[in-house]
Amino acid sequence: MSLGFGILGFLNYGPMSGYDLVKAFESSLQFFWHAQNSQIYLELKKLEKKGYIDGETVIQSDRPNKKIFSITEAGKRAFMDWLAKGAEEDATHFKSAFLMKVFFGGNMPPAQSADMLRKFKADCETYLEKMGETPDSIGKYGSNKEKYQTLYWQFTVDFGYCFIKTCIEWAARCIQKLENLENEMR
Amino acid sequence: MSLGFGILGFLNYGPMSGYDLVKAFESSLQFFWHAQNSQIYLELKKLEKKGYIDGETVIQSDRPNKKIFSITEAGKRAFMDWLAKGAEEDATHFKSAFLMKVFFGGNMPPAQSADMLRKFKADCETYLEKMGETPDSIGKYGSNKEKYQTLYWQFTVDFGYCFIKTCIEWAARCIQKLENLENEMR
DNA sequence: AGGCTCATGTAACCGGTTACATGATTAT
DNA sequence: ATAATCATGTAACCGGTTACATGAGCCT
Repeated sequence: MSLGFGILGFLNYGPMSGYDLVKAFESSLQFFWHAQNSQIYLELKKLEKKGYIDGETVIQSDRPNKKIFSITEAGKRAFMDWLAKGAEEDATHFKSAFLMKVFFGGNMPPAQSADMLRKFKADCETYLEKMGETPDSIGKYGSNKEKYQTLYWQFTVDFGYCFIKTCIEWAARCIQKLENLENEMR
Repeated sequence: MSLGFGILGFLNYGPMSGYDLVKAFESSLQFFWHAQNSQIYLELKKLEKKGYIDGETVIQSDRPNKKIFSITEAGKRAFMDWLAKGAEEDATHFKSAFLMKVFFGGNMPPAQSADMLRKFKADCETYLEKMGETPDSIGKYGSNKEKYQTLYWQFTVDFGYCFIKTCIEWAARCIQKLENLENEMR
């Protein structure tokens, strides 16, 4: 129910529609938690059922009607409890089908697995470039409270940046080793 | 069906039972792909149905009977196709409920989120220590073919090591910033 | 005329988790 | 005795993905 807490987190900043939430996830959490619109709408229903959020339909003439959700007191409590629980045990492990492929890379000739790693490295590099554009969008906010929030947003951006850089350096080392191996074999 | 390919990858090294596979996943892939025994047994059934593996019951007198699975030609083809496809687009993104918590850390006082980050850092450090023991177990193998395989195993271990180190350094920076903030406020 | 943005959803499916169930042998 | 290891599975559930459906208004 992590997605649910993510939604509660956004609604804790202020009321939003499902559509707004989809956008919010896309523009800020997508690096470590990307969510489909279908699932967000489903989760909103669940949260409403639990009494964590309240939905109110807003009739619009020029655009389709929308439903604006607000967090309830119970929702705030649930969200704060989740936050307060801190780092769970599983914070250190993650899933990667790509690393599984690397693990079994010995079934391919070095040239082929080197290509795979080069592709990965290139993907990381384009990702970094795209990232370089966003920091400004987080930018500077007015109040101190908002500045305090952005500190944490910066933390996650920083994490993403370091993570990708580590990936690039690692891939470069692997490629180097495979190239050396190819030269030795010649 | 990544888990399925992982199983095929192991069976490509040689026949194994479901139990053996559970152990194999635990001891080598667990950093980036941990799997429950229940799911491995389910996946084995699916793979058998698809004709990618063959199961043969072995009757044992001293221990419970077991079912030894071997990869078929079709299975080998499917596995090699998956490998050859190389790095998929999603190789760069991963999911982390912990980072989502950090993202919403602005809802807590700095002392509390610093604690969360300290806990995370400590978890990473114990993880690193545990890791320091394993490299030998991958160790040295006889044939050149085996040595070539272990190169890739070493790659994934190296990735894990760098990843955790990056996490520790990142957490330290975040904690530092939060501590500075607390001092300023005093 | 065609495509984009706003806006909300349903249905089928799949991958994975949690919990439970069984039962023999071997080591401490 | 009892704990661990060997060995295989089922059932309920949940979180998430893919694909599909609808429809109005705005921009080019």
